Amino acid sequence: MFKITHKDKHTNARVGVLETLHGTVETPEFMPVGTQATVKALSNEEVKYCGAQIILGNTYHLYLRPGMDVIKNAGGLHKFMSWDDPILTDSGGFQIFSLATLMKAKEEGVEFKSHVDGSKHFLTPEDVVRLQFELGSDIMMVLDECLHYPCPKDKAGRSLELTNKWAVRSKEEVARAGERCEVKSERLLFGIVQGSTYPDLRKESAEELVCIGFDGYAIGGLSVGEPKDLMYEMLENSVRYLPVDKPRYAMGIGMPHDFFDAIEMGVDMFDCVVPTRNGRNGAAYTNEGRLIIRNGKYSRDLRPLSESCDCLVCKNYSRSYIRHLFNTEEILGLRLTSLHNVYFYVNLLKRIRASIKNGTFLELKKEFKEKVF
RNA sequence: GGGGACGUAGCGUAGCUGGCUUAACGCGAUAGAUUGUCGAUCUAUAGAUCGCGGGUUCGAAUCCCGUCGUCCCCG
Repeated sequence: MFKITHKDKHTNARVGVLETLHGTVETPEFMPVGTQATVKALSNEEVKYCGAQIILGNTYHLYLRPGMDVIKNAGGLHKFMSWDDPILTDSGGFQIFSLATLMKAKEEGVEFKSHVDGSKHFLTPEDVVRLQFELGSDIMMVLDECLHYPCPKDKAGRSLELTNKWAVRSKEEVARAGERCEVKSERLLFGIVQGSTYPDLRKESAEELVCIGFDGYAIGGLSVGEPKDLMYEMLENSVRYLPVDKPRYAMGIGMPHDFFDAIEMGVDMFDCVVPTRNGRNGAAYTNEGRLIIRNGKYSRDLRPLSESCDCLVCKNYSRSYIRHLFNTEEILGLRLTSLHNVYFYVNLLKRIRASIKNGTFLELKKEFKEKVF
């Protein structure tokens, strides 16, 4: 189900192919975030135009709205949103601990109040797996507890114990679902490494997850406010204990230059809200660095967002025009920057894959090190 | 011709029974933040000789006189 096709000679970077029910994904890949069954501001046709092979959905959000009955009625998430390619669904762990009002995280599961209407809910790790089965997810994530930074070690340790117990139960639930013949076994389940900012906890987390055995391993609890070097240190202290023949997924990462360091460590998958969220706020990511289109200096700039970009936005629209759209709060403005950013991100990963294949990964990395994002 | 109201940053306003105002607020502008979502939010900066002139006073956006402008009412 995951096959490594190319390895970089000088680093741990690799190119692989991940098989899912809805098709294959060549890695390393960036997965646009489509929390509420939409990559914000973009149509599926546009997301595909960008070259995205797989997108994210979010169990927490979709469970609350529109609700599982609506999605089941449509025949699953793929049919509901008209996306035929792979979908990875986040478990909602991160959202329950950040968006919702957390009531109680106990052994059995997690009690929380909806951020939408304040209603009370209780979900077990088994529930979350079942919900993802109902969504028809290609890659499911286990329910985890995502901690804030900074977090005292004893608390992080206790949390990790809980997350690992939940991981075991999540896997068992997948097995039960398979026995019920509800679905084919091709649905993948990823475990999530936690452990806050403590190397030994990260090691313990990774090793226990490997012991349980998952189709892939995510590294969670990063980019939650910790310093950048600490983020990389924890990423490295997680990845090194993971099996080389399984996909690794750095959750929530990142900025364009983050990919190089992570891929160098052997990370295969990424998701991040930056291209879409910051796109909606007027930041364009380009080969030349970051450009904030609202800046006055672009008011008469007839160049595209990036002169080295061949996306349809850069082929057809000027900075001057897009800035005008932002200043007048026209919806097209944030659509164009979102489209450009997703195109840039997805194609950056495509370039990285090509560079690993032809042995120029470190050269490409060096080139990007000098850019300012 | 007579009477009244009002003139304070680009816009809209507060302050106006004198000192606590080195003139405040909202919008806008300018710049920054944003990492398993946020058309959100937050932060910072610039911008006003308080229509103009004179007077009273230790001290005036604030009181008085004149003047210009805008709006309303009566003839």
